[in-house]
Amino acid sequence: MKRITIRDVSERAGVSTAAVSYVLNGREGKVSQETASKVRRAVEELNYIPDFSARSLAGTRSKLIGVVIPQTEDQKQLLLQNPFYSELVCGIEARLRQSGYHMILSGVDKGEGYLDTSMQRNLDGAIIMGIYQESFYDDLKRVKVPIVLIDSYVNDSYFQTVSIDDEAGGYMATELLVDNGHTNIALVTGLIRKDGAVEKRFLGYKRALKEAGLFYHPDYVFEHSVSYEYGQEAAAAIAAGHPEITAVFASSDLVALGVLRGLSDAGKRVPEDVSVGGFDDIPVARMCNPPLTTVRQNIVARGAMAADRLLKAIEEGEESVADDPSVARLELAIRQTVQRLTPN
Amino acid sequence: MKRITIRDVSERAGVSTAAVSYVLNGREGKVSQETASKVRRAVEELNYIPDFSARSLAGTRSKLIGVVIPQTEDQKQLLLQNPFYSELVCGIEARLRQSGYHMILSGVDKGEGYLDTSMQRNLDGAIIMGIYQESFYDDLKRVKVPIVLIDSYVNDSYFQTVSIDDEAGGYMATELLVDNGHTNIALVTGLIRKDGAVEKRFLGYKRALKEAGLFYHPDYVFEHSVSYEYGQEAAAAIAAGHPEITAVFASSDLVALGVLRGLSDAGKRVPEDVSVGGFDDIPVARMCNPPLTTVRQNIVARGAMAADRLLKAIEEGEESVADDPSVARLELAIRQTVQRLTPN
DNA sequence: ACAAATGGTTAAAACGTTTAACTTAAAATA
DNA sequence: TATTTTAAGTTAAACGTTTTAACCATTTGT
Repeated sequence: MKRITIRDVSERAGVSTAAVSYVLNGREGKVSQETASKVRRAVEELNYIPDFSARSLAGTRSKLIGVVIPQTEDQKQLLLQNPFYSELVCGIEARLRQSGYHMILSGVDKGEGYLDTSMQRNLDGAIIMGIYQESFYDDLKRVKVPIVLIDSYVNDSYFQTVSIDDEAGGYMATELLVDNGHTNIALVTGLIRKDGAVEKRFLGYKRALKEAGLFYHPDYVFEHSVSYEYGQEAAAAIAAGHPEITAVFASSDLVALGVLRGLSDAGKRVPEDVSVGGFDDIPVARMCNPPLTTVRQNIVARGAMAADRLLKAIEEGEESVADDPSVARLELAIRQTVQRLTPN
Repeated sequence: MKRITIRDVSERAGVSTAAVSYVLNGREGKVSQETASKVRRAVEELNYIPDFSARSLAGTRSKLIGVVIPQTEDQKQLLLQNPFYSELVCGIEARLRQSGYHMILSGVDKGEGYLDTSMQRNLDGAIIMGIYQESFYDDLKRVKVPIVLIDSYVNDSYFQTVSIDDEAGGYMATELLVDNGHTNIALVTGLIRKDGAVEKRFLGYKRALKEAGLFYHPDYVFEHSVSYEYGQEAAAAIAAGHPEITAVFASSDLVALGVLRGLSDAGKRVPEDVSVGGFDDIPVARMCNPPLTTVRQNIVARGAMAADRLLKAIEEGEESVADDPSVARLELAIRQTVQRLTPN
């Protein structure tokens, strides 16, 4: 069966294709009420569906958004396994769909290849998460397209960001542990990059310690990668080498889960022997055993915010959106892995 | 800066655009070695990137694949929160990217809207998971495009499927429990749909019981929805109403996690008091506490298989692919939630 | 009464590809 | 040598939109 085109519609309605195009794109004032309704009727009757390739080619919006998330080093697979990213994607997709956009979800080899995609597909914009290659961002600016960054700190006002107050979050978590009487508090965290989210959480941790009049022990911070495995490893090291440590702040829930396992393997009970705090509040946090006390960021909402910002920039122009980054709220999700320190 | 087009390339190479197109698309024989290399040089020098919209419009492949996953009833959000789906998507994306395709990931309101997307974007194919609306599939057949189904049982050979032997999986899990001496084994499961994956697992459960000479108690099957919450609920009911039950087979890991929590809340220990077996082996299965014994399906690999089948159908024609569905292997992942029944 | 402005409509030129049909020259066949 | 086949390229039409510029009626302002 042949495709129904705008020409078919125009013939049926007895007008030109230009007129049809105008009403389809809501160019008010260009056509009369009467022709508008004739056209709408014809569209309805023929069940006309516009071809976005043609639209895009003709120089208007493609209504396609690129969404980039990191991928595993080895397998080149999307890091969707990390619930943090899947939640973000959920929030983004829902909002984009609602506005008639589609999302091309794709991993990139540290930046390589994304630009090609952007040009090939005439992307209207992009949401990019967790890429740290500086050079990538230089390239990115050349394609004149709005871009929103999530968790990819780059000091360049060209890009919009939707962030959270990571410093405050790190502070909140640590403060909770301090308030529960803990004084020897470890930090288990991914690589601390200059200006990165992880660094800010680390800064919040240090500030909470300082304000409580506690010493900051550099050897209480275990820094390597954000993964379950590393949490497990670090916990083993803590149990073996630092019996005085009674609390752990893991700067991401995934790591916290590993810590839970590592402690348990070392014969430590949580929270009786060691308290553990996490960060993110991914869905598993409430499903694991015991349920994880953590700093909640509404990840889905954050994705939606990113999409909103991007759409606004696309549809109303870059200048329309506020210069200040959107900052999502944080709160503590108190569950069962933090306990008051009982002197024994 | 203006876009580099095929015309620019042709001028630089001193040939026609047709010639360029031929070498770009590997039309061997249409063009000599010499011109081919002239063209390739020009492409290189100008850093030419083809416009896929134009390609698509000109009637060739769009190199775009639709990937459809279910969404939450209320929020209209992708069900990516379910790790089962995110894993599949990882497998699919990696393979598609590798072959130069892109993926439009999208949720649909029980089928509504997908067809429009397919036409608007000239999708080359689709991978569809977990949609049960019969009517949806009728519509789907009208768009003449290869489609691979995952976990959406529809008895129609028009569609290709990549499945697992759910019956055998159900059998394996139950058999394990039986072999460990359990005789009162509950099944906690999502809605049992005719010909669905869940029904097959249920059938496997019954067969294992029967072959072991055990009674099948209809009131030992708890059937409602595949969610953490339901697992919790069912476990509470089991603990309260059926103290004789010493083992639970949950037909999905997400449910199993809920069961773990429900049992623990009811004061039952796992595996000392009750053994629990799951299905899927999502990543959390090994992270939870205690680590879940479950039936492993390599979800990522299954996604990749689906992508492979689809690409083959697209590039070599429908008839090229085998009629029989691909069936992925299953195996037991023995961890710590199943224990030999100790008579007390 | 005439020029100017306005509102509605349209024809036709893009947009960047692919490809069917055609040309030409060289090679193969008779 | 005269003809047919093959190889290598080219031309130009198509694909389905948007949009510019032109056109025609009216209405408005002098």
